[in-house]
Amino acid sequence: MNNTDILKQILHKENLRYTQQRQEVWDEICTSDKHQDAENIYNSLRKRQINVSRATVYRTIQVLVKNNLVRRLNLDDGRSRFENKIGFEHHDHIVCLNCRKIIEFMDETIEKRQTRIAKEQGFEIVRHVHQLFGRCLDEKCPNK
Amino acid sequence: MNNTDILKQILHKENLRYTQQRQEVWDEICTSDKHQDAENIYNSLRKRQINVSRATVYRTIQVLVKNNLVRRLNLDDGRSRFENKIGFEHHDHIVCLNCRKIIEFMDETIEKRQTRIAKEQGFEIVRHVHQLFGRCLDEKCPNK
DNA sequence: ACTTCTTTGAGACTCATTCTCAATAGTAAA
DNA sequence: TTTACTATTGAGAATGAGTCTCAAAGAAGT
Repeated sequence: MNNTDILKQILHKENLRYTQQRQEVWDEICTSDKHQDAENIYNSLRKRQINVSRATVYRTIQVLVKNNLVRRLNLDDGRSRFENKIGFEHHDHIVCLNCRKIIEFMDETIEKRQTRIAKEQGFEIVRHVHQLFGRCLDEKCPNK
Repeated sequence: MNNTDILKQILHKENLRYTQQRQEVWDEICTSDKHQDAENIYNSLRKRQINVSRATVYRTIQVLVKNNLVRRLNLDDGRSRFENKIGFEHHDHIVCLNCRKIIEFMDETIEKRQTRIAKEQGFEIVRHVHQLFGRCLDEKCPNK
């Protein structure tokens, strides 16, 4: 099933209509660089002559997040970023505090341990946030 | 060294004056329930007839966070929460999505693995966020 | 007390996001 | 293939946590 069909399916499930704007927002998130914020998505669409309003971008993202097509990332800088979940394995993030470079990581041992820890405390995990903030050794990083 | 002396020390280090308002904000964070937001702290102080403005609460918290007396928590609900770090071991959080109950956890294995993973990717970790969101089994939880 | 510098409080401002509502556009039935 | 109904959209207003401004009040040294 391709991305358009997935979108149509969840819109149908939510009793929402399939519209050009919703398709365009979803396309932008699927094809653009990862970890874009709403303003970026809005600007990219406008640059491509696509008529869409900020309100529609935000409203569409909400639907996509609710239905697990998109993950919302909160990287402690005051705005949400979004990444396509379809066709990508679960992962968490390492963020450089200097150059904002974002690296993905995934560790099966950590995943299992956090599930067990939560269960021991009487919780069933629905989602988790695991972010490592630090400084990278990238030559282009303004990290002295 | 008691909490007042710690405050005086960091204010001195930062070339800031020791004032009643700063002491009161720090006191409130030390003695109140954990994980209060700024508005809560402000209201608690006002209720106790303590004259302090919202601006001063926010400004004081910034100094406390910068100097590691206080940790800022972002629990994805749009406002920061704060906890006293003095005299408490490092820990992360499990949050109930229904009743907002917050449990602390700490796992040495996870801590070590995340440090190693970051190092392998060329990062030196400065801080991390690890939060497990789920549903608790508490009887009082409105979790059906 | 005088001078200088810092802090405070009130409210204006910011900025991401959400809301409002009139106009527009899907959709299903006729 | 138009009608009738309902959902969606866009523009801009509203929201809300947090920050900034600036005049008045307060500390600290001389």
